[in-house]
Amino acid sequence: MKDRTYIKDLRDHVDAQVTLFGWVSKARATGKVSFITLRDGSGLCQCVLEKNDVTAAFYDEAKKCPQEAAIRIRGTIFAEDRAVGGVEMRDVTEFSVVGNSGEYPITPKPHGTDFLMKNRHLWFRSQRPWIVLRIRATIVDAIRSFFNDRDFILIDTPIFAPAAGEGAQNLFEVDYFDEKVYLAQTGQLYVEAACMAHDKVYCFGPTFRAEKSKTRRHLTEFWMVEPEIAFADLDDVIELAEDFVCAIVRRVLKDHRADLETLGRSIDVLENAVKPFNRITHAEAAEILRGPKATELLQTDLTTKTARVEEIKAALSETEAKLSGGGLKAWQQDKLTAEVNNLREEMGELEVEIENIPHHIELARNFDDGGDLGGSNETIISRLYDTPTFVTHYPRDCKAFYMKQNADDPTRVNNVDLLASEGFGEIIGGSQREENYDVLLKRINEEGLSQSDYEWYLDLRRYGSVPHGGFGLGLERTVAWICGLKHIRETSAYPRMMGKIYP
RNA sequence: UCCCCGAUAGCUCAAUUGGUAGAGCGAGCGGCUGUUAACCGCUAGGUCGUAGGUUCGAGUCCUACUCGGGGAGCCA
Repeated sequence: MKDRTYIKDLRDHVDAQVTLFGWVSKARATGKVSFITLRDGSGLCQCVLEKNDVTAAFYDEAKKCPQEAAIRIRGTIFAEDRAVGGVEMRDVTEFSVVGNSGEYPITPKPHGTDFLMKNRHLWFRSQRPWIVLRIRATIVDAIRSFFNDRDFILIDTPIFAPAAGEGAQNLFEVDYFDEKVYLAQTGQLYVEAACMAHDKVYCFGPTFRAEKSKTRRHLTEFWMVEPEIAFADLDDVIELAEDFVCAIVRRVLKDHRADLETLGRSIDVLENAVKPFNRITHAEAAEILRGPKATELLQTDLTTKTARVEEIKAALSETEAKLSGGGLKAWQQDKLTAEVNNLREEMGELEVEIENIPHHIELARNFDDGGDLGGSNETIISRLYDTPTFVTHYPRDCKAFYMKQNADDPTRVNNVDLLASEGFGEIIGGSQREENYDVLLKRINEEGLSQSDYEWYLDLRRYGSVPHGGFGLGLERTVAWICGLKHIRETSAYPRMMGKIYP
C-alpha cells in the first residue's frame, strides 16, 4: 500500500493521478454517473465515476458500494468548485473493494441519543464526533507541549490509591488482593511529592468519581492534567493557569478554525480568551450573586426564553397546519416532520430551564458566604463576563485540607477556580498548598482523616518544605467548552457515565 | 435518593373519544449524465419494552417493574 495519497494533501496533486484508500461515507448514483464521498483518516473527498469503456469492468460494483465499505480507488484529481473541499477525483481507472459493508446502522437521517451511544464505536465515524475527537487529540498535544516546553517533568501517578482523599462515598472501591483500595480521583498529593524532587512537574491521566450524577456535566471516568510548581504562591499558580488555557485555545484556533466552524462554534468567544482573564474573590462573587445584577440576568433569561417558547408554539402550529394540509411530496413531509421534532425538542429544553430559573434566583439571592459555589451560581458568574473568570479565596470549611490558609483571613484559603465563559462551568481547580507542618497536621485531624495514611505526605513538610501550588484541569470539560458541546459525553471516544458501560 | 418525560419496523416518528398497525429513511430490484439528506416506480420488513389488571374489544386506560432522556440534590 505504498502508493497511497491522503485526502488532506490532494490540493498538491491537482491534475495528477493518485490512489486513495478509505471508507464510503456517502454514495449517490444516477444512471451513468455515480458519486462516492470517501473518508480517510485525513478528510473527505468526492469521487466521480462515469460509465464508460475504462470503468466498465468495475462500474456496477462501485455503483452498488454501500455506506462504510472500505475501498481503494485510483483516478485524477481536479479542482472543482462544486465539490466540498474544492477538489474531486474523476477519470477513475482502478477500483477495488478492500472490505465490504453490511447494512450500516447509522444513516444520514437523524438518530436518537440512546441509539447513537450504543453504536458509539461506529458513531465516531460521522462528521461531528470525528471532528471533536480530532480536536481533543490536538488539545492533549497542546497540554503536553505546554509543560514539556517549559521544562516540567512528567510524573505518572498511581491509579490504585490506598486512602480516600476526601470522603470515600464518591470513590470506586476495588478489591486489591483482599485489601480495599480506591481508583484515584486525583494525582495531586503524589505530584506534590515529585515537585520537591523536580521543582516543576505534572501528571496527566484518567481519574475516577463514583458520583451518582446523571447530568450533561459528569463522567465517572475522565482525564485530568495536574501541574505542580515549587517556590510559588497563589499568584504564580493563577499566572500559570492563565498562560496554559490561552495556549490551548490559541493552538485549537490555529489548527482547527474550519472544524470549529463546521461544529457551529462561535470563534469570537474563543478569541476573547486572552490575558488577562477576569479575576474576583469568593466574597465578591457572593456580593454579585446576592445583588441585583444576578437577578436581572436571570429575569432577562426568563423573559427571552418565555418569548422563544411562544415563537416556537406559533411555528409549530404553522408547520403542523402545512403538514395536515396535504398535497406535499413525501420528502417535503419528511423535512417538515424533522422541523417539528427539532422545535419540540428545543421547547422541551426551554421549559425545563424556565422551570428552574426561579429556583436559581433563590439560590443566588440566599447565597451563603461560607459555602461553595453551586453549578447554577457558577453559570451566573461566568455569564456576566466575556473572558473566563478566576474565583479565588473560598471559605476554608468547604475546601480540601491541603489548601494554604490565607494569611490575612484564616477562615479562607489561597485557592482558585477557573470558570469557562458562557456557563460551561469549572474547568480548573487549584490552590497554593499548606506547607507548614503544624497547620497541615491540624487540618488533617480536623477533617477526621487518619494521620498514618498521610505520614508520607507530612514528610514533605519535614524535609525542605517550600511554598508550592498547582491546579487540575479537566480535559473533557475543556473540550466541551472549546467545541461548544452541550453534553460532556461527546468529548470522549468511549464515555463512562452512571449506567453506561457499553461499548 | 427525589421529580418530570419517554419506550410502536433496522432508524426517526404517526395512529383521531378504546374498534383491522402507517409513512419516510435504510435494505432489495428497476429507471435516470452532476449528485450534496438526490429523485421516480415496485418489493420485503411488526408478540406495539416486560408482567399483570379493567373491557365484548387495549398501541391507546390502570398498577408494578426494566431500560433510556432531562433535571434537582451531591460533587470535580
